[in-house]
Amino acid sequence: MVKITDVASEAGVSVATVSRALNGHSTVDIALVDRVTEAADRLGYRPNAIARGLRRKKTDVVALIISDIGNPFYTAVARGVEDVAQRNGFSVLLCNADEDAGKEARYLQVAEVEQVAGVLLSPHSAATDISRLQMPLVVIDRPLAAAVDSVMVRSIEGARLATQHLLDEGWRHPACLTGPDDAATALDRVEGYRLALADAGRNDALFAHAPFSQDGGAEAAARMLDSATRPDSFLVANSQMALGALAEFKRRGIVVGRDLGVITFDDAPWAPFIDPPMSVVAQPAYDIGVWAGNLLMDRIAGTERGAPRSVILSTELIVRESSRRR
Amino acid sequence: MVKITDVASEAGVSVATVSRALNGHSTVDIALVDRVTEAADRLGYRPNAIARGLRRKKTDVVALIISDIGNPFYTAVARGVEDVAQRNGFSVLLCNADEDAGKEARYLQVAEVEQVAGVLLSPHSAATDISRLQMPLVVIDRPLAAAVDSVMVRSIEGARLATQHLLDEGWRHPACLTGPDDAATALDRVEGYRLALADAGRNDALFAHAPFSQDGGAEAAARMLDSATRPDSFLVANSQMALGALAEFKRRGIVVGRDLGVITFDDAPWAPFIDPPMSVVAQPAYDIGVWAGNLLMDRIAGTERGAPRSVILSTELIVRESSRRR
DNA sequence: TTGTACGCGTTATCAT
DNA sequence: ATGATAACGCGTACAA
Repeated sequence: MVKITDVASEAGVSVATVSRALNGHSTVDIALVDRVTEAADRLGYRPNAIARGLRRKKTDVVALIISDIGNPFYTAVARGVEDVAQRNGFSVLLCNADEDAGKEARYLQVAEVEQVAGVLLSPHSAATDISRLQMPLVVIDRPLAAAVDSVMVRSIEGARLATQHLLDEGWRHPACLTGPDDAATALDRVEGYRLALADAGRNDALFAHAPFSQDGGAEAAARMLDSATRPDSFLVANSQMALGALAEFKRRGIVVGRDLGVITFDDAPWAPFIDPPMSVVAQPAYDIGVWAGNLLMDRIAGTERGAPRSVILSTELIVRESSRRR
Repeated sequence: MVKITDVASEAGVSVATVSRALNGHSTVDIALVDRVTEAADRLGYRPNAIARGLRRKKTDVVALIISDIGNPFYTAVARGVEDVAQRNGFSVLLCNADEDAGKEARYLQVAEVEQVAGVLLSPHSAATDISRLQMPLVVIDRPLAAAVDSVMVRSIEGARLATQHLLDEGWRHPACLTGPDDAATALDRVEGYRLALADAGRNDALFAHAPFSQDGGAEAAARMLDSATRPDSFLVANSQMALGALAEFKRRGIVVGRDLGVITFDDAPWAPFIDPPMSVVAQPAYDIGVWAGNLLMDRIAGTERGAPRSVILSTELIVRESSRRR
């Protein structure tokens, strides 16, 4: 591995000059920076990021800790984050917490000991402990007890509109299939759903908590279908749960769009091609990633040193067939 | 940040003893290791991974460079890799090359300067330059010119079987919608497809190259549908292209399963719920990740120092409705 | 068994 | 403008 001393002797200067020349410090002769650059190229020199990190006390990588890499919503977020990180010369350490508080804690530790420049986190719960983090943090999608930069979406509003739509279509008993009861986004879905019911002067809310997964969706759907007050339509909390619910419906020979209405959060790529095409509450996933990335970059660069900023994005109701009553 | 010297003074020993105690070197008094451990806990000490990396000349992170994070196949691979990495105390630096040779090259550089312990790579093309990599490498899904550890799948066989199935169902003119002509996996799909045609004594192969994306699939499908010899069925190279093809069919009012037969590589979560349910050539994505991870761990640990090993996994044909002729 | 001291490759400070 | 050198935090060879 070629190091800075090699470049120094090749160019006939000191290591200090090499460092300055390569890092664009203005205090170096224009002729020398050429000599140094050439020498570096000739030798194929790349500054050792570890050594640099040790000296600078931080690295050029940011950590993105997401709750589930299998969820298209989060992969879209990741794309957004990655694009702005890349543009700013940062690499992304993508960590999959897998909806597991333990894994999440471990990754937070990794971020700490790896001295990343900043972290983006979609916390498992509001209680996630971030007290040890020395670097800028921006929270994504789910709130934290602590006051930090965040980018959220108006999911209560989204859930409310979706439920309203179900009611408008003439479905009699909408239910809500949502995530674990310690996840804020799961609670938001229920909240919006209840609000819509209340708007219609009803208080017969019917909902089920389950993991944010395909199996979770299937299980929650089964529970609702077996309950005394069987619902005739569903608001589902994310696309993976929706797939699970669909599986359960299919298993029971229930036909969506005839026997049952369905609308789900997240406009997954497959949504238009399902039978029947799935109505959704679309979240601006990619934009969320971009916003979060930009917020973090501002903190890292130090251009933003004020109070925590919070950006809140809106959802979009996309009505296809699955929620229609015909 | 609490460092090793703090622990040393807290425990009343030297830094060397702390280091040895915490790293489980046997040459340290059992009583002292207790004292040290307690002191470390009390202070909340975590060894600085950067400094450790500089000293050891490598870190406890492995890089996983995948071609497209939007592809469920690769996210499944990532899960497999992550599980074994985690089990072995490694973090995963997940990089999305986005089917872009430039991005891939940049990430390879990152792996180099970050001194990762090893890298897992699904190369953009066989020509990808890995000559600068000092650390173990295992290649996933797509071959490389250089001889290295690899885990592949028998995709030629998979494509052949799928095409055979199309023919068996009575479709007259199967075509192949595949990826870019510089991607080995794209070529494999065509190869298997041709072989099946040849088996049937035919040489009227019909295929289209396009990006491995939804748009690519739509575009390729359109091209085929507009060609003089219009095919009546398709073997599609991955699930994203399949979604694109589906969009194009829909746009033209073509009904899959009646006017057209379709089968695609990769058993995406949505495949059973499409209209009609999608027949697929399933690749063991998670297992691929696990195998690759294990191969890499062996190299890193130094338990394996022999010639490159290559594991080849099989696909599974899952027939649902989209490929049936009724 | 334990401690001292050096080196890993950079950047930054301080002279020059 | 440039060079010598200290420091970053850790692991380990060597000495005790």
